[in-house]
Amino acid sequence: MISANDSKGSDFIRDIILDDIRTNKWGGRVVTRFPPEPNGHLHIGHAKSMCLNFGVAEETGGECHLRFDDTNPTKEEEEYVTSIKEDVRWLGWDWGAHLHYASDYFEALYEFAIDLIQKGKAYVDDLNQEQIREGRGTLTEPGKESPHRNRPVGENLDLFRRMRACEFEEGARVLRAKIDMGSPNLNMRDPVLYRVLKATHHRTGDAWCIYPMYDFAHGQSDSIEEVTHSLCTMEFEDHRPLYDWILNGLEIHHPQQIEFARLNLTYTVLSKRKLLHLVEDGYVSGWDDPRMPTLSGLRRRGYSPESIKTFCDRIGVAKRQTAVEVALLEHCVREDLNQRARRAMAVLHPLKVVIDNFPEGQVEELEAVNNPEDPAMGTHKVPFSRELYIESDDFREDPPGKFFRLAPGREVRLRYGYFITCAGFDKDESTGEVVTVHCTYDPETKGGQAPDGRKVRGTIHWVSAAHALEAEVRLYDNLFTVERPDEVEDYRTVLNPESLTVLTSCRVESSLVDAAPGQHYQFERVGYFCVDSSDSRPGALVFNRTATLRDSWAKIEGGGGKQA
RNA sequence: UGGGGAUUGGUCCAGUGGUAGGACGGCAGACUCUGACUCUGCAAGCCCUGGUUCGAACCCAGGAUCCCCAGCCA
Repeated sequence: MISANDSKGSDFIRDIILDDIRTNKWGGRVVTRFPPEPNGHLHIGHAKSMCLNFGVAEETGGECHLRFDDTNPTKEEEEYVTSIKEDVRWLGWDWGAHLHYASDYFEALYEFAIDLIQKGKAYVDDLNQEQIREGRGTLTEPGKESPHRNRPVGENLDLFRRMRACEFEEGARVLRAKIDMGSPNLNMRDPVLYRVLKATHHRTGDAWCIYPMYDFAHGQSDSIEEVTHSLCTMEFEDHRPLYDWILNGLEIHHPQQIEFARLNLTYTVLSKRKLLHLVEDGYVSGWDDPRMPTLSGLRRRGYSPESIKTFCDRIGVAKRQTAVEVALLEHCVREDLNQRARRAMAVLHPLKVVIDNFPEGQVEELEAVNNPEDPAMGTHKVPFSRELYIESDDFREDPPGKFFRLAPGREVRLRYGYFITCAGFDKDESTGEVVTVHCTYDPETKGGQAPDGRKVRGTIHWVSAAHALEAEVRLYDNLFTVERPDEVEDYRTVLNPESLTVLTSCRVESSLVDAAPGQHYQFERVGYFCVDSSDSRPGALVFNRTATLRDSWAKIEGGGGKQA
């Protein structure tokens, strides 16, 4: 159980933790935690953190707590708590009995503050926000001490108790740590520990009007929960000396903090602020819009939890600032869905085909494989009849070189069906558009093999016109047109106008009538799709494209292959 | 011009004194009732400059570049 090398591959954090287990540093225990603030929805970057924290706990037989860092009632809401828990569970992680909230520790935190005051390590400051900012100095100049810095302990105690009793207005007084205004680390220049906030907290209601700052809550919360390894992102690296100072001053359990780089993904943004704007300004339909990198968006798009976990394993954990290519995420979901998704035939841009020599009114049931990667998944029947729909791209009046599909005089195989040869086509006089293709079939080729052994280069998918279901299909592409939208002045100027294409008259095979919301399919030769969990209805199916299949023909043709 | 962190093919991650490796992406083939999957091959890298050493991606010195920090946000 103590071998993170088995399948996960290791990283510098797992190396440290494994070493700590060997040396019995924490009595062999491993306790980690995933500490989101309930002020937004979880995204793929949080998945990385969860896979690290819950993953390490799982691999070492330790435990991982889910703790909400809810120290700012003006920004946090219960709605977020609910969605975060749902997303954590969906990814497959289990916090067991360890669901915690920083707000559970408000009383303990208050006592810690009293303790620091009594030790002469904290003081109540009367300066206002602007004065404190001015007194902090700059990156190159030291700060100045507050005139209230040397208040007697008794006076500080009295004032802090009165802060708790709501005797002061917001901004009038704060509790500050008494550290070093000349420190080159700005976090050590007497940071604010407590502020007055007359806001209703989503869990503690109006019980408090003073709230601890994150820096005063996080380390102690970890300490209270006896966390052994406090894993966080790099921006907290220079807060570590402050946490050390507080924990040492309080003389309580001191977790080991280790920082790692947060995830960045190409063609998207992962800052809560920007994601919020996308939602609020209506650039997307909501937090769960399938174009969003949120876990709810990815879920609705059709990403499986397994594919996201695999992705997190592959990107590794290190300290350098990076941007992982979204192509890797796509690869992971294709790899997973290839193994699991049931195959079906769906025509996104229907083109009518009439098999002229097939008896009118006759219907045959052909057998289609559910998943060639997994024979145990069985087969299903697809109806074949005289009139079919094929993908309009699969027919060319004037085929380019290396085009193996249908064209005048060419023979192709209908997947699981017959060989057909194009005998002619009808055009709409006014538009010049091909509206019907006429073919003849070879009855000897039923099932897709020719008794005379002749081969065809192309196999195309199809649906029976009379049996097919009409469906809406939503094609998704990157939300942004540039690899690093974060580096653009206004990311809204690089939004991809083609990130969503809605196709309304697609035809899918009849076996999909019962397709359940969230169900994954591979539409053969097209891509991976899933039934939209919000808008799909029996009789009015809506499919979301999770990812395209790799398309080497599109490359030969020089196109992108991703477009509608 | 303060403090902290980082720098290995296009991208991400390994390698921590002894011939630089994997994955994704790219290119070229093979296979194929999905131009999918799978398989094979190819191209492509140690930020720079010195030093130590028989030998440096790794150790030392200097330099460069990038990221984070001046919320009563987390």
